[in-house]
Amino acid sequence: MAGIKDVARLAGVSPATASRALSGNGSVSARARQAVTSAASELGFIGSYHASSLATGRSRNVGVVLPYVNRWYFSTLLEGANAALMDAGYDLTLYDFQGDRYRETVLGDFLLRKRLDGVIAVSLQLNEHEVKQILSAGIPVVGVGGPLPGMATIRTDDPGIGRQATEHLISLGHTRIAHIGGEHEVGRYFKISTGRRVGYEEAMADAGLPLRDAWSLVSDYTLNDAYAQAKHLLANAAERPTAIFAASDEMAAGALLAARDLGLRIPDELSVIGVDGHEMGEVLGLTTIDQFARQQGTRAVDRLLAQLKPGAEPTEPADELVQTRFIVRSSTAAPYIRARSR
Amino acid sequence: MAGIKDVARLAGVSPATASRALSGNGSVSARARQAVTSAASELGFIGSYHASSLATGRSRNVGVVLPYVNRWYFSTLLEGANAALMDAGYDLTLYDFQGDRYRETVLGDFLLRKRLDGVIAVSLQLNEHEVKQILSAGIPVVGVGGPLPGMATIRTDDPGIGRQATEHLISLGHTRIAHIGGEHEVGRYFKISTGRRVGYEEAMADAGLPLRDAWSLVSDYTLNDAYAQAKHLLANAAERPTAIFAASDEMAAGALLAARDLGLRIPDELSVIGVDGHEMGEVLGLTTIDQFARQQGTRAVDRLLAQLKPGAEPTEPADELVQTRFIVRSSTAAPYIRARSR
DNA sequence: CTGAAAGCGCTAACAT
DNA sequence: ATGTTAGCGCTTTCAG
Repeated sequence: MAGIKDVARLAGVSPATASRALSGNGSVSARARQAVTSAASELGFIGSYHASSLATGRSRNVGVVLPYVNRWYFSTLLEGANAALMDAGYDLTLYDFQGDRYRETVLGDFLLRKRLDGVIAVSLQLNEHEVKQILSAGIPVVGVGGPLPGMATIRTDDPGIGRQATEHLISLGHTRIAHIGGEHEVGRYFKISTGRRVGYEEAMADAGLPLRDAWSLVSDYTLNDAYAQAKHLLANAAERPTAIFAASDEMAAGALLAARDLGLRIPDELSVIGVDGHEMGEVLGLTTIDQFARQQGTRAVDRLLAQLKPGAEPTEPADELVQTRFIVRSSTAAPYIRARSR
Repeated sequence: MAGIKDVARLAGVSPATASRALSGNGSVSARARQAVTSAASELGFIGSYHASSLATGRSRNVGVVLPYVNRWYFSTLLEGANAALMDAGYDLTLYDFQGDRYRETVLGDFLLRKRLDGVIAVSLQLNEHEVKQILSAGIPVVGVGGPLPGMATIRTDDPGIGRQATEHLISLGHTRIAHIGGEHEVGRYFKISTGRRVGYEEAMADAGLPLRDAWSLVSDYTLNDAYAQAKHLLANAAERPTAIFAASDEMAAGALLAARDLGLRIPDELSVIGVDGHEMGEVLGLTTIDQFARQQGTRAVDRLLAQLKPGAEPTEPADELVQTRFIVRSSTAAPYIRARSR
């Protein structure tokens, strides 16, 4: 393994100059730079990551913390973050809580080992102690989707999304509208968009429409669970809503499949709207609100790296809203019964 | 930031003893160990990752290289690998090629920085030069699903899977069987289970059944693309196959949705079988061959960590086949036409 | 069992 | 612009 000393010797300069030439920090004559780079490539020199991290205190490595890698929103956001980090020459260390299985481990042991320049925390709910612990460890953090007091965050306007989706259905003439969303309280762990449910409830109330307990479903955000819940919801013709607003596209897909299995025609007998912009929605004809998950990832990285730039500390930990886009497809339309009775 | 010297001082021992007590390497008196541990916790001491990595040459960090994080197989495998690594106290550095966008960057710059104890490479096709480069860097590698000559690998028996799926359809009485699978040649980058296509072709040939070019579809493994291809395939009633074997569940789902949109009844007018064990298959009633993606991830980690144990070098780089399980659901049955004509 | 001392490989003052 | 010198914080021979 060739070290920087070998490179320096071969180039006929000191290790310090070799380091400067290779890193671009400090000024080096063109001649020396040339000699160093060619010596380096001749020896196949690759700098030791740990040695340089130890010396500089920075590791060009950021951690991404999330609850489930294999769910669409998280893996798509992760892909975006990965791309932005690659482009900037950073490594990405992944911490997948797998629900809350590894939550304590990650927060306690891993995150604090001074090996990360920063952290992107997705849908993570921290208690006061944890916030204090991380802030006092001096690790820059950007939170996505989760409310992290005192930290920079980016998130969607969930009540706004819930309201927009619901109002879309109302404007089509629906009055019997159900919602499938996240849990009201997910312990102290993750806060998954109960904001969307709030928006739904507000829009219904504003329109003077009834909220029924039976139409307010709590799911774990998986397609399968939403399928089961929707099937139960839709089974009874008398109690059946004419529209469903699902808090994610995967759940909306579950509802769509349940409706199909019950022989209900979409959108005549049931309208369905989701949230995400999942590619699958194209094929399903799913009306949705795209939340640009990939861009959330790249944006989070951009903000984190901005914090890491030398002399960029004093920025206020701002809370940034990300853009969304309404995409109308064929899964939503005016309710059939109403059209008929006209 | 308390360092190990501070701990040592507080405990009234030397840094060397403190290090031994904390790491468990070398022998330390019970008294000293006690003094050190309590001093450490009193100071909230957390060892510096880079310093210890530099000194020991090991980083408790493994890299996972894969082509697409946000595809089911990869993210599920990743979840398994993450769990196994967490349990063993290792960090996971993620390298997502995003197709081949970051392939060169990762292989050239990132992997060789001596910061990883080992690498798990999923569906990665390396050329000779690259294999040599990595082996000579001395990084232990476990390959999953990709043929990596000279390296330890674990993979499914893809021709066997293709054969089993096809024979299932044949045994039900199908003779007009189409296949949707990966590309024949994906450049020098990834080799995605063309083995399944081989198994399909062999099974058809063995049964004396015709192979038609129009029934051998090449897809990019996404639901949307498979949907489009299946729709085209199924549009012409005269040329229509009675069964489709898709090389993944997501593609099978695409075929299912295409069939539905064409008004074809499943399984009467079309049987569909996939590969994966995707959760979505439960709701779709999809017959499939489960390849236990999550376990592939944990198994890969187990084998890699075994290589990393001190004094475990001399193991042959074995090629290990992983188990699969056939799951029959409602998407496959005897062809309708045949049943009628009996 | 314990301490002293010499690094791991690179970088950042500080001189020149 | 370049070289010299001191570390970064921990681990590990080597003595004792």
